[in-house]
Amino acid sequence: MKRLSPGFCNRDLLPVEVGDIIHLEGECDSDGTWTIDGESGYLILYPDILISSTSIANSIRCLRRAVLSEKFKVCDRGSLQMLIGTMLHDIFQTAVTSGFTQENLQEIAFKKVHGPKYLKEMYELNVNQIKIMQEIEEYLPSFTKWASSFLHKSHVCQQDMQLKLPSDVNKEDPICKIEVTDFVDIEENIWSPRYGLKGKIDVTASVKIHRRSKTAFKVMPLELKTGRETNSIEHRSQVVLYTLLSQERRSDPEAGFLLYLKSGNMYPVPGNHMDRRELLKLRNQLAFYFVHGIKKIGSENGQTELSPLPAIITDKQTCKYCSQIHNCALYNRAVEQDLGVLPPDMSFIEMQTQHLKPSHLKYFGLWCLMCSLEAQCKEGKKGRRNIWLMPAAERERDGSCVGNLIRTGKVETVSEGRYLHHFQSTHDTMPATNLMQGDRVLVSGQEKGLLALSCGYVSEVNQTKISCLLDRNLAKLPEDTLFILDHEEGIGGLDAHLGNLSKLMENSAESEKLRSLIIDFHKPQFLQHLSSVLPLEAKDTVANILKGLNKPQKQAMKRVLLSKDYTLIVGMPGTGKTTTICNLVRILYACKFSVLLTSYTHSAVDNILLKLVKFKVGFLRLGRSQKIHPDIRKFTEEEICKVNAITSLCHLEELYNSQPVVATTCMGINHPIFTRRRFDFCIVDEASQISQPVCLGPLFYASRFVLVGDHQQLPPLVQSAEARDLGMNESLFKRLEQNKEAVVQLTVQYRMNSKIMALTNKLVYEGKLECGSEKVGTATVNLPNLKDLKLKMELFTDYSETWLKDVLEPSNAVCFLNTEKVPAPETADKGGVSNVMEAKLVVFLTSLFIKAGCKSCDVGIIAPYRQQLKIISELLAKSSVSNVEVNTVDKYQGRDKSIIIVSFVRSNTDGNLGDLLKDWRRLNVAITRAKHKLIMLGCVPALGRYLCLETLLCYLSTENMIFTLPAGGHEGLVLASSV
DNA sequence: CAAAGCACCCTTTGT
Repeated sequence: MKRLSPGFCNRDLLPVEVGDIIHLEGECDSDGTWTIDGESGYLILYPDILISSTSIANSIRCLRRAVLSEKFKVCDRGSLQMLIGTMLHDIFQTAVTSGFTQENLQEIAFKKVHGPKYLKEMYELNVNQIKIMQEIEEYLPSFTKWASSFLHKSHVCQQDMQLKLPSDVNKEDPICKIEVTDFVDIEENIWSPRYGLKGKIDVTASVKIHRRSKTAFKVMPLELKTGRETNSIEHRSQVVLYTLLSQERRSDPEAGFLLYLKSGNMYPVPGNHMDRRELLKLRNQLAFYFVHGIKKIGSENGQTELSPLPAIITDKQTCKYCSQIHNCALYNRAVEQDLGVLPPDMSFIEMQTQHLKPSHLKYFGLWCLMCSLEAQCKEGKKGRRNIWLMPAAERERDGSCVGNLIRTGKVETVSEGRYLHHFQSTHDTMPATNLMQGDRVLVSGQEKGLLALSCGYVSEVNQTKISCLLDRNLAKLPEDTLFILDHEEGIGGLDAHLGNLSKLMENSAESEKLRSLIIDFHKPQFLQHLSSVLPLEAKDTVANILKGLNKPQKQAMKRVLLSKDYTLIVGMPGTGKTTTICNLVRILYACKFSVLLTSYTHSAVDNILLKLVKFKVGFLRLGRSQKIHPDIRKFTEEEICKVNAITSLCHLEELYNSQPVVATTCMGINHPIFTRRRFDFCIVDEASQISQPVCLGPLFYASRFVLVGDHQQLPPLVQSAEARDLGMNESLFKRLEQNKEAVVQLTVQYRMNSKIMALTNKLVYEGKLECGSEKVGTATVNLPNLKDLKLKMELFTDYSETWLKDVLEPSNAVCFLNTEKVPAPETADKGGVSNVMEAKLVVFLTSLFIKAGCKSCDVGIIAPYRQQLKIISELLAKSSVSNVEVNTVDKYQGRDKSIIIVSFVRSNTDGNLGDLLKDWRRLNVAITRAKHKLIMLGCVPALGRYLCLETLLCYLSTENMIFTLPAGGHEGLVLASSV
């Protein structure tokens, strides 16, 4: 691999820039000159960007469309022809193992059409199974015809074929007959960092090429096509690319075949060097656009802007059927025209975008830019290229991979395309790994050339074994094959963002309404009287539910019922957000409204559902089973389909329409149900933590929405500082909050006692928060053995540590332990920032509270840094304390414990405390998790350098809640902990 | 200077 140096820059051939990474293949002189010409050699630009063969084939007609399809993936919708195509592929591939007789093909076809596999797609297209079967049956005779001419020595009666292989000597006779002797693989998945390509080969076959002079054997790719028999450049190109991909696994096949399933005709496609090179040049152009989607303007720390895409083509015929036409026009209008790039034909741009106002285009452009910045930032941190660039041992150390595995036991076929595999380490025990149940994994062979054999999900990990549900059956590989499992974190992960943004710009009633509310801030409308929405028969039920609620909660319910557009519910800490949402759903359900219930995380969705279950509100839960709470799984589509053996379209439709309440995550909205169902209300929980484009997703499917959150708690996480500065971490909740009439605040809280509550009231909520009852306000920690403990401590030590008494005292609900004099400095290593002394103190206090009679599950430890959590967990394990939850601030949001110990970690003299502690919202979350006792540890003068912490410390000091630990005071702890 | 979450992916066909 070479880094391009100045001077090597031929813009006619390839759009490269200084600094771009290339891979060269071919002849190299002693003076370092590479020869790449019509005979040999390739140049691959950014070989670590793997581009699919279909993308490249698609870019032949229009490069711009191929780039757009990559950005706006979700915008490409399916069609009936596509579904038939996929099914015919599947049928052919199944016949490969069971035979091509008409009877067998009929049987396979019937099973596929009436099986569960394609039901969702049929639902989406709203076609019936009988029609699909008819279409498919037309093809089957050609399957048999193909088999009889090309399989098993039947080539004798076959017509001659012309095939000239690149390696053939000049005068070799191109006339030949082809015999397929064996099927090596189907849907073989290949990633090639050598050519920068990826793809799946329909059929990999062993082929005998019979010629008059001699017979040749080759393993070749076979590409199936169900459409019109065009033998077009697009089709042939795909085959040529597969001949390149094949080289990752075996020697150059030199050619492949195009098989048209409608006629049974098969055409040879040689992989000539010039064709390959032309296609790789096309690939390089795509790679260039993928890498250079944005560029810095001005000098060093200048701003970034979006780059123009490949030019708009002038061939109207091609545009007529383009699935990206909307995004093509939109991007030109919103982005390129500002850069001075004008289209060849203004009228089509006009037509596609005339419904959009300048404000809409501006919003679209800005969010595209922010998403690109964030994608680039993420890509730089952990691209999937590490899988082939980083040695396995190094990845293993990070915990993102497990190597040296061999397959054990049998491969179980769970359903079509899902195979359960078990792996064992060749070492005695499984190495430590971050891989968890439900994680997406990529399986490769340890040997070079076996990259990306299959992918799937982890179904179980323990000390000795790891089990995965994979998309391919690996039993065919030799038994001693060594495997590596890599955590597949996905690339960028901003597909949903861009898809939703594009949808927001569509010319539809739903999109127009959302644009006016969200972009143009149109005032949300409300009805005047409840009687107009409340059906008579629901009145009693609703009144009953309302009876159990506090005032602001009742207020919230009314607001939602009266809303015509949206409502924002501010759920301050401990105010019963989940209960409120649960009651809201009950009320809407009673009023016969349909509800789409969503949140960012699976666990938040399930928390509400777990409450809802008790009230006999029926719902359908969508999403991957493994990520869903075990008690909720029986309400998932997957489970219901399995239990009821649903294999017909009308039963599936019935299921999809069976419940007025549908629950899923914001990202789960690509489910086929949303192509046809609409809802009266959409509720989004955790809304203040979701970025705008993602939050938008579910809103398209409902006529009104309710966002629940609290923007005083953590905002959406944005890694790119530039994107953050442009406003990417502003949630939709925050954006809409300026419309005060839509906001209701839940101010009555049931979590914290009054002293803990006072803290956040002072810091954040301006005294709005109040305790739900006298009991809540005066509650203290329950330490039944405290007296005993105190006595023992006085016996064994001189118990001069008065601060210890103070900290243990239940009535001191809030304590800040100042480590200034101890001292307790921070340390930083590659794992992150930590503070060992603070960790020791935390563990000491924890065990003391447990000795005083507190249950370990009632204690929670919070730190902003993972490294600190690691050290604390290790120390806890050593002192055999278990069941104490140790977690980051971010993970504790939405939860509580009786006692919370916060370790602030940062303690230095150079003034830099990092970004994490700067955010007052993170601080707010940290100090509002404790019900009865909040203990904070940190160095007062160091922390005081940040404004939000200074404000906190100032207040604590006036309330006499700061206890300065004596110098070397920690030494006594060893003694004390032996008590 | 490091916080967390979600996501199936590559294909299928039409000029």
